[in-house]
Amino acid sequence: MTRRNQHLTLRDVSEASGVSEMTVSRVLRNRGDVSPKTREKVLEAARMLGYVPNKIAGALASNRVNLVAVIVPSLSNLVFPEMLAGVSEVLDATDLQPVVGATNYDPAKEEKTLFEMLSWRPSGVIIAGLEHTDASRAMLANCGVPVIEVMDVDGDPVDAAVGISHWRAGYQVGTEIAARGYKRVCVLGTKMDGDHRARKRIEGLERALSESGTGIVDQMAYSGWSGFAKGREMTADALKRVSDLDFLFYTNDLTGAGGLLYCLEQGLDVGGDLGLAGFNAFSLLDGLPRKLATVDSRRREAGQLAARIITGEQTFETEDRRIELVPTFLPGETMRPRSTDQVT
Amino acid sequence: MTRRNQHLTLRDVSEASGVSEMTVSRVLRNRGDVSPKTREKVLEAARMLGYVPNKIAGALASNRVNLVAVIVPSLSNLVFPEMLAGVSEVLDATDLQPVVGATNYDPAKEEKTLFEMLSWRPSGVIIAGLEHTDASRAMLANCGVPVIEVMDVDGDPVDAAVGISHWRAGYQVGTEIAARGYKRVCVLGTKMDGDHRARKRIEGLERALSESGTGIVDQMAYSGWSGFAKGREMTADALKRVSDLDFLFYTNDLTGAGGLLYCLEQGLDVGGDLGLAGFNAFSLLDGLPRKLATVDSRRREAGQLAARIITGEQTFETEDRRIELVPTFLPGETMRPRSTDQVT
DNA sequence: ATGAAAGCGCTAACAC
DNA sequence: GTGTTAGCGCTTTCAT
Repeated sequence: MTRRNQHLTLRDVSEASGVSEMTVSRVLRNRGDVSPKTREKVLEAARMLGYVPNKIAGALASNRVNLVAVIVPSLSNLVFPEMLAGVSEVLDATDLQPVVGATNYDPAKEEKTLFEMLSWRPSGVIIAGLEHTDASRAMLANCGVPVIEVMDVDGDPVDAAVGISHWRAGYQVGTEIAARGYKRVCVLGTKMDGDHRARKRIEGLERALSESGTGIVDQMAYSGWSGFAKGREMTADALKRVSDLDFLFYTNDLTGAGGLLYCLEQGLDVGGDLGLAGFNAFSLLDGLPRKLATVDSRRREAGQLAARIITGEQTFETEDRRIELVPTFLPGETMRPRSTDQVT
Repeated sequence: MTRRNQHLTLRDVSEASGVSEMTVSRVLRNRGDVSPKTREKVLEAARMLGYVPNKIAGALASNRVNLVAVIVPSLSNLVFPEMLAGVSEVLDATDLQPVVGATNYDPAKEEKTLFEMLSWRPSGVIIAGLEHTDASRAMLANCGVPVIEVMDVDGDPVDAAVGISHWRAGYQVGTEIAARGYKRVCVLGTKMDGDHRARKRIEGLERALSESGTGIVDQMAYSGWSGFAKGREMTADALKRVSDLDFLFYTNDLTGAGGLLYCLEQGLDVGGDLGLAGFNAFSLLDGLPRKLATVDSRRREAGQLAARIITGEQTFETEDRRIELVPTFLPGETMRPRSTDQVT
């Protein structure tokens, strides 16, 4: 019981191999010149003992941390794991490691998580969205490492931003709806203060519709979990409450899919008199009875680019450190053809 | 330019507040008695300066790290975020923080991730599954903190395990299938060496069926992404390749849902002559045209309990540090009633 | 190619 | 209630 804790230290490896701590350190980090012989001895000793280096001490001494903080509202909404997959893909080729924190769409929790993560002095921060508390923005501005706000570019980034414009994505959907002659549009979203991206989509949609002389006829927001069931409920309610609706826009593919299933069961003319569209283009939904109109929000690419900014592979030439990705509108089979495409 | 890096230190706060570093440290950690006056001064100074403590130094000095390593195969398969949600729920009430790593179902990557995470000296490890490389097991056995293997109990845990028995879950489904008079069962899974839980479910199913005098007639495994489309394809193939199938077991609800949609479109007698079942009970799928038979794998509870073992709220009385959760079989509407329930 | 000494920013332990 | 001292396990720097 002479040891303060149960972990092995460099010193143990040093003693076991008969090589100085310093040289052991060099071997274990592949730094500096070490003779193959010494190298072998050290590696053997480390392996035998089961030595696991103490990154805490290493980080303190070297002032270098190979962690990248990634902060997202939720892991249960697939868009975030998908963005994360993009981040991992890129970081896997480096010695950087993502560390994920979830905020439950709560700005206060975001602030806390951010503080917590920054106190580990990560080499970069990737954070979803552009809306943060003042304190969070201050921390991000002063943390001294690259900060990439992802999945949205509608606003002023603290440092850099990568993602689509949800406002413009909504606007585009609105344009497509109008171009196809739909007049009475209902928006079905989930009630979630923290979901700024959904709000921006709706605002863009509204603008496009009003520019084309129509507007949003009704809007419903339900709280709780997004899923098929919620989509069904909302759809049934909407169709009952408002007469003559001819288009339903769901802020999310999952509720959209539920609505689609409901409308098909009701025998409604989906893709004809009644149009439907969701958002996000979840590939797991490929294979619905009818392909739902949607928009690919390019979250994986956003994650990749954010990671590349941190690794330095991606740079900016201008003052404006934003990369706006272009969302792809996918009409699927739930909207009638554009009027100009129609045969007369 | 006298400072080595751009971060503020305790010393800066100490100087700004005219209080010793030690007392500043006490205030910032709420430890020991500090007069309200001093306390206020320190907090004010820290806030003004925007001080973010350096946990690296703190952890090194105190030999305490408030991180819990959570290692999962993937974040894109919803079962893992759901388990994680259970972990977070419990840890949120403490000062512990989950740190998530994904392995892509690759034992070598798992080993690497584990090594990386252990080198940060976390206060506990939660890791999915009981199958690991020898080196991983050795690291887990020697890391000196609680190790909880979650979402499976079919095997020998290094330290503790929480989850359902996938073998028994499969066995139960098999029993239900047999009890309902289905005779020609096909299993549709995804080809994934690392998915031991799916394998165990199939083995349990097979046993139950063979005990009831039948067996698995055919088995298909497709690689790639689980989703509706995959379920459709596999289902179409299976029904074409093998004649007289009367039951399809999907190792996963998503492919199951795709299969369900396909079968309904084909006008097959789903829930009657043709039975279907998935696995996991994803609530986002509530609202399919017909409720798919499935099994709740209780991953959220597994996460909660694992976290409670680490916090010390959950303890064991016996030698066997395993908690076996009981999966709930949900017959849904895609299996005919048990023969004994049938009206004659 | 290898080693010795200093110190990273904080906290434990002890003094006052 | 507050301050002082030593040192956590590594890496940096400089010497050899």
